Amino acid sequence: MTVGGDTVTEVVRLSWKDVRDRVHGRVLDGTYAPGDRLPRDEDLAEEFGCARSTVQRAMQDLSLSGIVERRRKGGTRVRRDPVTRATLDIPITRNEVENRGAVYGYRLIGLTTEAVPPPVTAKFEMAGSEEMLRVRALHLADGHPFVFEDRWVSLRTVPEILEIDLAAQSANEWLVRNKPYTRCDLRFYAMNADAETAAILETGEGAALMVIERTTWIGLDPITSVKAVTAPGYEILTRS
Amino acid sequence: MTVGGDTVTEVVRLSWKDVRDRVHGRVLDGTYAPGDRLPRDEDLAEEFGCARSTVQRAMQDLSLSGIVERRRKGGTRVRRDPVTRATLDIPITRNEVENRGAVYGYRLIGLTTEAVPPPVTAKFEMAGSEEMLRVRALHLADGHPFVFEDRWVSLRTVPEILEIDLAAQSANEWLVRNKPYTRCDLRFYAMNADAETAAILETGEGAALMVIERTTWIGLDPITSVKAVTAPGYEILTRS
DNA sequence: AAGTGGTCTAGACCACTGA
DNA sequence: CAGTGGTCTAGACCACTTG
Repeated sequence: MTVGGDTVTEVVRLSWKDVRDRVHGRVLDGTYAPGDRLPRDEDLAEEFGCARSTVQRAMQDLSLSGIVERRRKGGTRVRRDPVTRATLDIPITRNEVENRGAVYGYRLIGLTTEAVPPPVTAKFEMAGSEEMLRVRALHLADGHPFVFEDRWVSLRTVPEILEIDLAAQSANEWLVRNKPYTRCDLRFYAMNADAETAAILETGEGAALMVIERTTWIGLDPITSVKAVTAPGYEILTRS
Repeated sequence: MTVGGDTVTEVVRLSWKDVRDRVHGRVLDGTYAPGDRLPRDEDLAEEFGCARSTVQRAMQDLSLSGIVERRRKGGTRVRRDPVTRATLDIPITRNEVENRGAVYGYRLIGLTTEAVPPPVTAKFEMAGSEEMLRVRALHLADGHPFVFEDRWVSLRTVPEILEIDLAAQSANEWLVRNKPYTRCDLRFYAMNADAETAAILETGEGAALMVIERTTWIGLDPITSVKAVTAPGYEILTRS
């Protein structure tokens, strides 16, 4: 170490983010190529002059980001197929409307008990069919249609739903606030508005609409499956 | 501790997942209501009989899941607005096609250098305009149109792109494999096919199509912005 | 200024899983 | 069965942020 000289060798304390970025840099510049096995955490720790747990923290992050894959005994490898990984937040529809500075509105359209049709049993991955509560409702923003939801709620898993006044409170809101889930499948696609949907959303037949389908379970028991058809112009953004 | 008796008090070793689940349970059953402040990590550690770092690991996970919010000095609080948080993987288009068991194909449609129009400068959050490489290309699955991409690549940030044979290798593939980014914005929406897009994707005018827009930067420098229009029937699924 | 979460360390043991 | 990642601990210090 030379103070006032040219090179100053300093004992730098590396944070786990530093380690992550340096390892990531090596993946990007080809030092570690796709499919390659990286050194063991312990060796990296020695190289970087930090504790193994610091390397572990860094590698955990790279693993979560989809950069590397880790296995006990198998070691750490650079993923062969790079992916863009993003996190999506889907809020309660009321909050989504209010966050846009609009006034939230809600209208119950239909409430029936029906046997679940095959397309929905498939989403739940159920063997046979059963009776479920079907809730059809419209969410509004400043009085304009915003999202139309067609929802099935399992009466076996969530019998309490029958005691909720679904004309006053949306099933969306009640379920998200009261029924935790352990599994959630999401599906996004575009569809042309059919006559009925167009009428409900006050748009033209054939308009391109974004659809969000969400199915949740608690353990293996189905909770709800909802097809939310959004009004034209709806966008999904990933959080920064 | 009574072996062979009724109650056996065992010194159980809690894992961070156990701690996470127990705290999560308290959020769900209302012990900790939305907006409430939770006990400090240290107090929870004492209560659960584990190290503070174990509680820290658990809370970090709950924080990532959007269940609680943590701030130094401010403590840990239950989020007021529950969200459904999901992780999306967007693979390279080639892999997406091949993972469906189809044969991947690629066709370069247009390659020009143009001044970036306002809608695209907005996506990049650029002050003025500049010349960029515009690449228009079609990805095919088993010979059928799969995704049409209209892409802008910054010649200032990525001059090497000019040396790549974009008729042989898609910009998608080359960029994902070679140009790391530090920021990625994603946007999804539905649009009706216009005449040109319908022709390219071999579908009818007005068909509902899912659009994926992705813009990436390295630091503050723009890399690329792409509008990927998918063929009818395209879906986005969250990984389990 | 003080309280609380964030990180680092060194060491130990556990739990997968590939050879 | 042996190698590697995963987790836990106890303690220390740091960094942010709020009262």
